[in-house]
Amino acid sequence: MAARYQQIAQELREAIRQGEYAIGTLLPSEGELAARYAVSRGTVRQAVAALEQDGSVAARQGARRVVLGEVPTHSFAEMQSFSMWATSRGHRPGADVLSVEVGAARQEEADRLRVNVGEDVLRLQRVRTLDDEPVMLERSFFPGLVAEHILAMDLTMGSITEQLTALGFVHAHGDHLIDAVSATTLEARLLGVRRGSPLLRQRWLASSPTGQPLAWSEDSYRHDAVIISVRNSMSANTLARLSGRDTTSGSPARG
Amino acid sequence: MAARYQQIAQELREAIRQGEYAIGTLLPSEGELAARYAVSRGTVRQAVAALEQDGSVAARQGARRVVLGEVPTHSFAEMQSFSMWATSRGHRPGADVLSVEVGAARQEEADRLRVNVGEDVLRLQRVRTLDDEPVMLERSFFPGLVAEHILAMDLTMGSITEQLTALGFVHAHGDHLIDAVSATTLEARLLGVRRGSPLLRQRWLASSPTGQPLAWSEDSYRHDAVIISVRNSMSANTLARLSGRDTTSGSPARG
DNA sequence: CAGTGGTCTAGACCACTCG
DNA sequence: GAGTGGTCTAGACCACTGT
Repeated sequence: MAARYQQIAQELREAIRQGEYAIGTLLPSEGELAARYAVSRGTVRQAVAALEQDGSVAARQGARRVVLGEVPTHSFAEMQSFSMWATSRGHRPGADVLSVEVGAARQEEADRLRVNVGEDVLRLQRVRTLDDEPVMLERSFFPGLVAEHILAMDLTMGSITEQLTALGFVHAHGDHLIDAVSATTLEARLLGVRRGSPLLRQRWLASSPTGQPLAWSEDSYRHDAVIISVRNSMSANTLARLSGRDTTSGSPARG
Repeated sequence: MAARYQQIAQELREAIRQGEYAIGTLLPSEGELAARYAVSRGTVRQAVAALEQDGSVAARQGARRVVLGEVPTHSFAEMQSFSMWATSRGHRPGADVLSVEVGAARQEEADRLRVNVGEDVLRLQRVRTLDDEPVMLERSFFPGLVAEHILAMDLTMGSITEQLTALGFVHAHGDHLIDAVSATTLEARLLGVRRGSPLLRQRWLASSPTGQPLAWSEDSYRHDAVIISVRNSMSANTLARLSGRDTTSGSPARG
């Protein structure tokens, strides 16, 4: 089913996990791997490129690749969906709907979702829970394109992202802005924390394979509920540090 | 100097920035680009792969690539160094040294920096300023390997990262843990905010091309000073959401 | 210096999108 | 069905690492 290079990449990941290639040791050369798997060197390079992307091996021209270590695998879908994330970690996700409405897009919503001002957008506010404990306040905005489908869903459980995917609206890209904010009186009450308590805010735009925005959301987490992990490297950096004053009300990369 | 595919990638980025390829439109096919630049299709694929990595174009099998938009370019070095970041944004970076000491590694430090308990580590605490205004509190830890070099530096200005690089200690990988915390009384005083005020905390490990840890740092930013931006996609995800209680005192991916 | 990864070529076939 | 991107091959040369 999967491509040969993906199979090889998976076998190498497994071998690292099993300790067959210990941390700090060298991977076999491309030539050796090509012979072992009976593929061309190009295919081997595709496989090891995937591991470099993961961050589990490092390459330097002229020297064999170094095994950096096993990397906790998080699927893209898990990052986009609170429900899938919670479930995969053994928790029971839930949602209390605070409000849901369809209305005319305001300027900022239009910018984010790349629709025209005045077109229909769906606004949804929910308190998200883990094992019935409130941990996150979610303010989501959807373009008219997907609004009717969402209105037909049970919003108190299950993943909107997952259900949209089943309908053919695949989430392929994500842009995230992460900062810290103070809980307002309302937010504090909904999350069961004190007013002014720190919240980790993650504002993100999800888009389809063609770049069409599918959802914009502002998620404010209780500071003790979540930590965000990011890996980067010289050859693959998608991480940036923005000035607070410049961009607090600005747009994300593709907003 | 640079590889041909990198030159082509740069020209394509420039063309997108100039609006030659508008957002939402299609990129020329690989064949057309190969003819235009007089290179093989393989080289074109390396070039457009770089743009996909940036997140500025999206690929789907069977259809031409879609232009997603111009992406703000942040070098890896800019992410690793407060000084370089500040300078590139037109601000004047500074540092007040609170303490600097060499001591025997405790368990947690040893785990992070991959040294043995009891070996020398360098501990450094600084208040980082932007145009003389305090914005970040930094607690850094360095392995003995680089300690003597750092002790010889002027720690009130300039970039440790940059100076280490000049000495051959290249920062090639980064692991970041991002969360929100409350300012303690001390932190509040040093940063000029109220006690309990939200801080955006970024804990990160930098390692060399061979995976050798070079620095571990806990950086706590005034919440109004910084926003972190991350992009990910189905094909390239380095972003994860961790449970707060599980990992508050835990290690990063390769810690 | 030998070994290894980085780049590039030319050609082939398959899987998918779209009119 | 034509066009396009995804995969794979076989071979070549260069740049760099390590001894």
